[in-house]
Amino acid sequence: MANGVQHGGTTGSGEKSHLFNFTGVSANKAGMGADRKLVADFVYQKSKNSQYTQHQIDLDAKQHARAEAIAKELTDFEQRMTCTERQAEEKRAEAEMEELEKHRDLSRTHCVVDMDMFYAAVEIRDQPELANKPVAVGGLGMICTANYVARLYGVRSAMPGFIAVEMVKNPQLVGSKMPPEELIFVAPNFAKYTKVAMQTREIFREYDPNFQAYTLDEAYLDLTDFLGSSGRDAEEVVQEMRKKVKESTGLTCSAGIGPNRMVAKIASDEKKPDGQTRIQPSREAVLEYMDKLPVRKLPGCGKVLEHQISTILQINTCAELRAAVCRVRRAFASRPKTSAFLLRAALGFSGEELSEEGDEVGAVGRKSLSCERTFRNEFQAVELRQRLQDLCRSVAEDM
DNA sequence: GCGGATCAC
DNA sequence: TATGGTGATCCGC
Repeated sequence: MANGVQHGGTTGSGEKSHLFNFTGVSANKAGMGADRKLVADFVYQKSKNSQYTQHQIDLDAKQHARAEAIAKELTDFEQRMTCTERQAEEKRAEAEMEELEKHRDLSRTHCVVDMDMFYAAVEIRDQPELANKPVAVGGLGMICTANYVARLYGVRSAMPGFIAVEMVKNPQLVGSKMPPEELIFVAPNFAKYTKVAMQTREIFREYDPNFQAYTLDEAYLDLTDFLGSSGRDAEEVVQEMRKKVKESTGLTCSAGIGPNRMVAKIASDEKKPDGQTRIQPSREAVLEYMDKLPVRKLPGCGKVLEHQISTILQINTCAELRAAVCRVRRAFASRPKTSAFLLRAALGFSGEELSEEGDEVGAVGRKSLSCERTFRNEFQAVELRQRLQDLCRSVAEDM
């Protein structure tokens, strides 16, 4: 898969890891951290015989074949194109970008606040003796959050816990300079995290009564009105808000400030933990910021789309995306939503600029409600029927 | 219109 | 021994 191709190193046995990319890196400032390639290979070696990984490999092969097919189609098409056709397409692409540009709105100030390693931070706040130890919230099956110490060993969210245990026990295997340790697991306590989230939301409400809580640890604020009526500076206001969050909960958070939600969201990740980044509300500042970003940073561009963009178009950054608008439209001609999303994003638009008032995500309301559990292979009919009943009851209660 | 795939947290 | 749960959207069929 894309990540395997780009990041996967060779292993002792000569096999390449194809699937995992537990990178993320800001925790490695002191040079103590694990090597991302070694981590990817370690995880792959530990899990390559599991059903989960075998399934991923299947998906991977299909996905890869599809990308190759699209790439070939595009190449063929471009070879058949006449000069006139090419020029006509260039014109249409240019017109589309100009049309988009008309909707650029730099008048609003959005802010995305993201709690730092939220679940782990809450647990360590309540058990300070864990502060300097590698801590993971979750279990042997799956890790929800790891603290920064654990991250130096290569431990990440969404990593199987039993593999994380081994990495912390044998840091040298993943290139980490940390001493061998025992990974400490804390079971998640969602009721507690919900309470803490309520405290943070009380503060967010002071700055935007209509803010949107995306998850327990992430919120979207529109600070425009607050800044307008108070006459204060965005950076200073967000500093204050983060300080209040710290005072109220004892926890740090990071924030991004920008002219739309997408830019603010991406920026919120820049100075993690306990930092904030503002993208100035000018076309130049926004484009300059977007240009340097790998497409993978765009919310909505995951592993698969990144891989397609890179194999079909040989494009990795938003600058390249913006420079190749015409080819992007051609490559994704059969997927107009994807094409539009990519072009908008490359220009630094969120998408909310184009939607009508009241047409926003939160205004629609929930569309589905579900409850699921993963079954163990050993489950028999009786056990499965019991599980089914539990699930049904749970959904009914929620409804 | 449905279900699988993808994506985010 | 062993890879989660919830909700949304897009797209192929």
